Amino acid sequence: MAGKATSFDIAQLAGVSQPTVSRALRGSPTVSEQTRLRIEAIAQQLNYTVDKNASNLRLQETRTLALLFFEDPTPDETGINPFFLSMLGSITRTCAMRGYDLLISFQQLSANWHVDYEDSRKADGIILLGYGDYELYREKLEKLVEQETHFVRWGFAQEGQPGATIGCDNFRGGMDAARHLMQHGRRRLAFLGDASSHYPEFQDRYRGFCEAQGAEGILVDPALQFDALNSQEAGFDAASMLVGSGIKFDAVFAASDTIAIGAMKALRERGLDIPSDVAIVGFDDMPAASMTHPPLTTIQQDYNLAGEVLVDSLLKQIRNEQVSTAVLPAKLIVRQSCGAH
Amino acid sequence: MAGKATSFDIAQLAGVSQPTVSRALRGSPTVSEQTRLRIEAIAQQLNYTVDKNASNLRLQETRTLALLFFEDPTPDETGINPFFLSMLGSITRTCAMRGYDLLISFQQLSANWHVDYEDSRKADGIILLGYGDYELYREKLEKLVEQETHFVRWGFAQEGQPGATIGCDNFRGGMDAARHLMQHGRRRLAFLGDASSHYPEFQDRYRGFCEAQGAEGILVDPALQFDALNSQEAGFDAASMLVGSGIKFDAVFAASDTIAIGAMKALRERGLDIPSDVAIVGFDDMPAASMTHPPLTTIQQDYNLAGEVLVDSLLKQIRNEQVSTAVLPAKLIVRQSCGAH
DNA sequence: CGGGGTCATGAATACGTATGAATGCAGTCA
DNA sequence: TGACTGCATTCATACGTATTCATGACCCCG
Repeated sequence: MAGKATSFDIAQLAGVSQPTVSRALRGSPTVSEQTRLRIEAIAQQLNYTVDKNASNLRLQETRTLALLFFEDPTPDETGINPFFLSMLGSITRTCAMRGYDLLISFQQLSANWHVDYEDSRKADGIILLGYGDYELYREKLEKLVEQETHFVRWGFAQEGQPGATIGCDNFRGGMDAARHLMQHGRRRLAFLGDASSHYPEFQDRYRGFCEAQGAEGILVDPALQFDALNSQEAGFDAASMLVGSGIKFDAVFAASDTIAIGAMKALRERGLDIPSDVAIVGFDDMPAASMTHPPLTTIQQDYNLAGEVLVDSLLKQIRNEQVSTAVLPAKLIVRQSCGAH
Repeated sequence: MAGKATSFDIAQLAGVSQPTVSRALRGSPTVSEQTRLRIEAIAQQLNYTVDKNASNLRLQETRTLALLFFEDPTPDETGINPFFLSMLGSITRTCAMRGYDLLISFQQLSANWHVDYEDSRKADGIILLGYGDYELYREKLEKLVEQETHFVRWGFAQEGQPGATIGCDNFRGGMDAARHLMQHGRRRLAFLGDASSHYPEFQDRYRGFCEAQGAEGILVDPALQFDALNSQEAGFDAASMLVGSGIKFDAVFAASDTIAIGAMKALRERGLDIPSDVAIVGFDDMPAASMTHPPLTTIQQDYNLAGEVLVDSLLKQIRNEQVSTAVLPAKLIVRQSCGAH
């Protein structure tokens, strides 16, 4: 047999028409038990599988979701942010459980991704993943809404944003970090992380961090905030500047574990002990966090839950059910870098 | 306009026939400049994109690759092996650069994945990723070859295997690990890692490890090998048994970084210092390896290169070029856990 | 014995695109 | 003028599946 078997080939061998084959294999009750079994046997023997393209074309659905990954603003060539990578794993698994395929694609924020996926019927819906300045792609999101494309976004959730967004409670996470440090007697808390627009999540973490201190009557010193993009190098540099500035501090809250890891290295190289001289708390709970020395206290984003919620919200939308923006809890994971033990 | 725009809609607006639209948008030289521009303008205005299903059906190609992920034999629910996750990142990026989409799917080794992807024309070729006993799926690979499905596999490369396999030089990696330890005066080298069939790669690493010792006149003591699946817990347990057995040893070669990390924890809890009492070398160079304390000396598998080679071999195959099994170099990364510094 | 009903199947068609073959049209040259 | 050329476009069709509608066989009952 040249090429792949089609439903016509089966029909011919079974002595029936092609529609009967289609019906039989989809389990239509209008086809008799007897012929169904015969057709199924032949199909199996020919290694027949439904041609997805033809089927999708006919049915106008793909049972596929697209995951669009935005390149990190960090000009870091070593790969994808580990946190998102973990999330990707969980999304993949959830899709598998729900019977959907997952199409993955790597995108520049600036590219034309917003017209490409659902329109071209490669997927029934889109998941958007990645850091990035929201204003840079607000227009594209609005276009997606206008086109009635199904999509969910992971990230900073804000009132009035187009479409559904799932994010973690960055504000509360920031509060928890600051509170925890204060509970253990720290008073001069530094923040390492970009507070400008590259990472809206980071801003939110910083706001929570400040709020918690304010509640304790501490006036946050802006000189204790140092910009850092999301990389170990940036964390290292920011911590170096912090030490170099001569400002007094006894704790560091890093906007991500990646930054925290870089910062720990810098602090240690300057002869500071963690946690006795400086307590440190990160954010994300990426796999490497428990491997650092000392193990990193951090705010956990539950990527397994996040992946599930993203996929399920999207599927709801596809079924035309109402979907709302959701904020997932962030959880303090106490290890040793904060000096709590 | 109800629903998405089709080439017929454009044709009508432009006052031409549908085939002309198709040709114009594909850049056929038989369409006059003037009409092409007109058609392009209308297409843009309507947000038109080619329906991939229809197009694929017609062209019989998808410009999509499928990545099949095998569930790790480890009953570890926390997710996908970090090394493969890194590889996934690199494959995603390479596909993007080559203009292909990537379809990801999570599979049980035992499932019917071998008839599903290329046959159903969801993809032009398949990448197989994951540990696993080769014999468990040899039949399926043979079937793939028989069906003339394009595929590449990551893993242990062996003569006479069906299809193309890309792997890293596990044997040499094992040799290098043993040599390095011996060069620093260690003589009683233990191996932690399953030497049975779950991970053929591990076996190969163990063989190289033994070979190198043999070359130095050391007779390898089988009592120094302890089984461990690929998880931190297994590494912890194996190292505990090693210490508990009372056998003398001054170094550990772990079959993976994950195992090494678990083992380091166990060794330290038993009061052994790394590296002064026990030197340790891992395998993979996963992102967490440089974060451990002390930083883990390991054998690096270059996942960026690996992803590229996998994708490119597959694309070659799709273009009907000959593809051969390839072995990528493994590189010793010296940090501090081996006592070399 | 014929009308009505049930059941299994076949015929016709649509999904949207891409391409070989056919057509029409203008211009060229003998 | 008429055959020929080259070009731009249209016609017809195929890719493989799934569904609506039509058909025919069979049975039941009056």
